[in-house]
Amino acid sequence: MSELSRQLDLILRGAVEVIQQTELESKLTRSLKEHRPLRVKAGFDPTAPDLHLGHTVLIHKLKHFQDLGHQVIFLIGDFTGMIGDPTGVSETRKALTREQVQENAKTYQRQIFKILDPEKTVIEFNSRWMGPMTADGLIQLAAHYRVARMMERDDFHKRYQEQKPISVHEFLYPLVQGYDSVALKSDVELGGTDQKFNLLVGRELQRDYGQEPQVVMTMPLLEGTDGVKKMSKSLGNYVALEDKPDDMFGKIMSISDALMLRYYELLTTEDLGKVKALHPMEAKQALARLLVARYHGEDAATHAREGFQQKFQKQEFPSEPDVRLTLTAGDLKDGKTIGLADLVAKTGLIPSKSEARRLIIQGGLEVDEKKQTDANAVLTPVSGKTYRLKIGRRKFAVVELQG
RNA sequence: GGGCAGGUACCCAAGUGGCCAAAGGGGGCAGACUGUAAAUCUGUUGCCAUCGGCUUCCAAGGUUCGAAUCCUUGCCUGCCCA
Repeated sequence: MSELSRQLDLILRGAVEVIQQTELESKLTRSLKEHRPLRVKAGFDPTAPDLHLGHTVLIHKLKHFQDLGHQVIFLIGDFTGMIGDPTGVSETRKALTREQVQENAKTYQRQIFKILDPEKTVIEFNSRWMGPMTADGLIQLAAHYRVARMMERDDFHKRYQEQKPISVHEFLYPLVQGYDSVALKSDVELGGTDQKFNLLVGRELQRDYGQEPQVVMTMPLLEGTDGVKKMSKSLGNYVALEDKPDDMFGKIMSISDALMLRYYELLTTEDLGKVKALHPMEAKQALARLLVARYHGEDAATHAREGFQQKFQKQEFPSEPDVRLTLTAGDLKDGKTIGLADLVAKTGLIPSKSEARRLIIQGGLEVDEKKQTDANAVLTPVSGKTYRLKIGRRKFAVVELQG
């Protein structure tokens, strides 16, 4: 197998679309001949430094390029972050201070360098060239693109049809993202399939600015834990890289079997045939273990698995509850008792007392392994004794009276 | 600048003077079932409380015994015309 086809093989694995593949091939050929690595760019939003598994699909692809000796550029869109890529009704985001951006960038580095090699990764901020740009420059940039083309973008088109608001500044997002490619002289840009439009703008702008257009590669969007919508923080269906090991393990265990296979496909290099041969639960635990180990280490993964088995398979109270609550005499009515609903609300695991009452009535509370269904019942805690609360399916608290 | 249509709970969306804490769907939560699955079924889903009370339907005023519903002004969104 030639070096070219070896590189292509890895690069194309998992990719949804490559525009244009022939251009990619000639760029690679030239890169090999001239010993000049390709400049591979992927942009990330600075306001959401909590990377989740969805983002890692892309980062892994960067890793592939990196392993092949190409120059990976991790671009933090601190300038575009002020716009916010609009996926619905949007609002202008607050400009982040330099300190906040630095802070977020550090978080990014901590997270992505679990996958990428820090020595070989360039981190850029698009405020570096967008910040000094004058209104003049912005007008010139805007002149490179037509409204009709802009409206081809799926979500603009849809919102227009549905008579939903579109603000002018939202047009700047694809424009600036495209200009980033010009500023970085990028050879390849990676993005999710939802980014296709923005990525293509980069090609056109580069051409307009007299550069060879970048190759665009889209990667599939990873479905969130609900198995339907794309993983995102705002939908609450995400598994963050910095989720606690137990949480990460638990979240992965509660996905559907079909989704598990999808995760295997996009997040691991495991042989799918072998995975399918396993009992689904075994396979799922193996996946959860694998991912937790990747981001938290082997020991954490082992602990998480043990904790999981203890809590859910053996139905035992976990050695580490979610909350430890210490009551003082002031928390007690008449210095003696506390209502169960009050107690549950006090753990902070349930947002309001009404909700705590509902949960109790519906049979979601166990105190020391005994189901409590009377929302008006009270507990007379004895000092020094601990009470173990199981709240709902997966929340655990230990309560103790001080003194 | 003119005309028209809208703004309801986490989201979508009914409701056009009292029976509205507000239909229905989605989502969430809980229970059953399971492999902590998923799917399904059932219940529940503003806040506080034992009955009962309190704060909500873009905002501020007003009409009324009584307003999400009527009026006024303002803010926001979309469409059409200029």
